[in-house]
Amino acid sequence: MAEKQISIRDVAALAGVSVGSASRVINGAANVTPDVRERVDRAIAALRYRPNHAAQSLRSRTSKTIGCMFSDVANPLYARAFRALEEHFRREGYMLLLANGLNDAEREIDIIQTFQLRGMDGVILAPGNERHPGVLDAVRRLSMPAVIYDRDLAVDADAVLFDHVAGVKAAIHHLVELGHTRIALALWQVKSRPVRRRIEGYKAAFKAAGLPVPDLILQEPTPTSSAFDDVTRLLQLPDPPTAFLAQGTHTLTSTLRAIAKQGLRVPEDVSVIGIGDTDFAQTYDPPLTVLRTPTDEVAAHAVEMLLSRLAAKGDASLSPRKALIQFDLILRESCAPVARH
Amino acid sequence: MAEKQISIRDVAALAGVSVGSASRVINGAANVTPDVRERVDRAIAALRYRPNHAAQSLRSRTSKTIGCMFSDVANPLYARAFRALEEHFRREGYMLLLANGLNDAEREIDIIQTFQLRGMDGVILAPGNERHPGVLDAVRRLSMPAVIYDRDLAVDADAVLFDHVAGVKAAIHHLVELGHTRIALALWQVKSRPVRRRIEGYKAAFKAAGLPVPDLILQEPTPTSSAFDDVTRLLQLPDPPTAFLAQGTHTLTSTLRAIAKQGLRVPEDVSVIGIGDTDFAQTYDPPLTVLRTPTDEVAAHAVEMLLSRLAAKGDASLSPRKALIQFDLILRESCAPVARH
DNA sequence: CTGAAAGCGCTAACAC
DNA sequence: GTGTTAGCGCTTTCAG
Repeated sequence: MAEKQISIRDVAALAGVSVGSASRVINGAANVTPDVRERVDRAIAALRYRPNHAAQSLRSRTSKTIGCMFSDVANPLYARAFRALEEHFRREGYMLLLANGLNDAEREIDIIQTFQLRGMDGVILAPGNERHPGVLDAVRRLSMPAVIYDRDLAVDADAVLFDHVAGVKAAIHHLVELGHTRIALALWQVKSRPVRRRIEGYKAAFKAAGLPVPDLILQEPTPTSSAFDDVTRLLQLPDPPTAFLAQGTHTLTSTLRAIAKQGLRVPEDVSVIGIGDTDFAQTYDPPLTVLRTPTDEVAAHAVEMLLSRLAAKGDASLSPRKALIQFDLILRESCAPVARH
Repeated sequence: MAEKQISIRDVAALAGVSVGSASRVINGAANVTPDVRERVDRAIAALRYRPNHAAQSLRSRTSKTIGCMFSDVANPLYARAFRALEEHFRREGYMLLLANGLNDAEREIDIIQTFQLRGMDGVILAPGNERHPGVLDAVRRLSMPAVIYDRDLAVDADAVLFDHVAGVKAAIHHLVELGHTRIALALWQVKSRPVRRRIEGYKAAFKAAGLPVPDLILQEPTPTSSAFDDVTRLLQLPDPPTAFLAQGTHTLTSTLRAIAKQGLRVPEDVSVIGIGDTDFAQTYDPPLTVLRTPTDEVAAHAVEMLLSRLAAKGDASLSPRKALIQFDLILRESCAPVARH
């Protein structure tokens, strides 16, 4: 267990070279004689030498670590995002520190500060509190590159943003084409970028279609409440919605339950489109039409943004870049022409 | 942005004390005069000083970081486990490095070695490959305390293990009490501890009840296949199962879909118990009876094990401890007495 | 291309 | 109780 740590000195000694040369070999520097390189490599293997990460960090001022803060990985959409990010960063030798902000401003501030403190090489942030002065301040104070993940944060940082407006418009358009006009939008309580933009897209879609915007936007009143009651109420209206656009996992599930409970069928009686693709949406009966975010593309963007800034050594001349990611409307079997009766 | 880094030297200088004293104040050492403490604190505040984490790690040989390797955070059960672990470790000032092993041995080995390399203070591991020599070797080589998360690994490490046998027995017992004997068990493909133990518990339960063990264990053949076809086949048998015990998220979902597709109702025609509690199980119609693991208790155990070893400074005299965690059978509405016809 | 030497910022002995 | 000092293990000038 406690075999004393082998240092680069031991390697250099065994290889009969200087510490400097050993370091060059380890870091794959160009100017090294094949002979030296081989002797060092042999010594490394013989001693089972592994460089000390803390020392490398201290000296080189890079930690090869990226900090990620999402609201909650228990949300499958964030879990997927994390997976994709991990995949890309792994290839470049980075590891990920993950922290859940839980939409709690104090906690978010604390996490951001800790990332700073621990010298992350970069961070990916999705704070729930987009206008909280403390959060903004913490982000602004960051000395490493940051990528904001689908949030409207008034800071000078790169961002990957989903084009919710276009996505929702496409979904509504699809439903309108099928003859629907009474289309409800079921959202989660929190009023962060995704929710705000979806509402915006919803209104824009109806205007674009020359239709009045229906009063059918649902927002769950508390974090623990579900859309179930609201959807039920809507369905009992004299002129009930014939289609639903429902976000996420929890809201979508509640919406579907409420529909089933009213004895209505999808898609014969009610059409449904989910926002965000999950196992659930794919395996539901019927499989659900959804707006899907290209997880891998998103991760690729975020990683590229971070790495290029890292390569630029913090050269502040690069102005902030925003990647606007489009949703794909994945047609499955949960939408049908409106039933006229 | 690039305000030059403030060091403990600057703090000491401003406070008019030595770096040693400054360090003591920062680390909350006992023997410091209130006067010195105050001056240092004031200097820290004035300079907005933040200690350099890499330097602290290098010198103190602790990183205040825990490595977590699960199969896949996209599995909501692991996501919850992570959340709970984060909660406990946060309080103690630790952050978590998360990596997904994806049941790939090479990847798992690489992750474990990286944890070692980066000097994690402790690790929590759930490798999918429990008997892979390389994985075992990597775990054995670890110089920091490890907690094995519900895996049967032949290593000298602490472990948190779920009592699947007792859990499944309780579930089967419940169904037997309701008159069921044709009870199927739907599992995922991978043959790691949870799956093996559940099969064991299944058989034990029938033996304990004095009943023959039915030939109704389903294992999905490939990672991408679903239990759907197998469940469908079973339901079309002349003597179909009247109850299902289905694990996880994916398997459970497929099982329910197959049941619905056959025009059968839960619980009137078929009773269902899930293994693992999720939003899905709670919001399904009807809400599902499940075997639930006390996530928070599990995390508390794991954290306690790790921290106590850390406190013992690697004193190897503590023999490995195993915590056996019991499932709770949460009764909801998916089980009913067997329908006799 | 290689070696020597100077620290990165901090903590932990050890004197005082 | 406080100051001094010696490194932790590594990378990175800077000579040669």
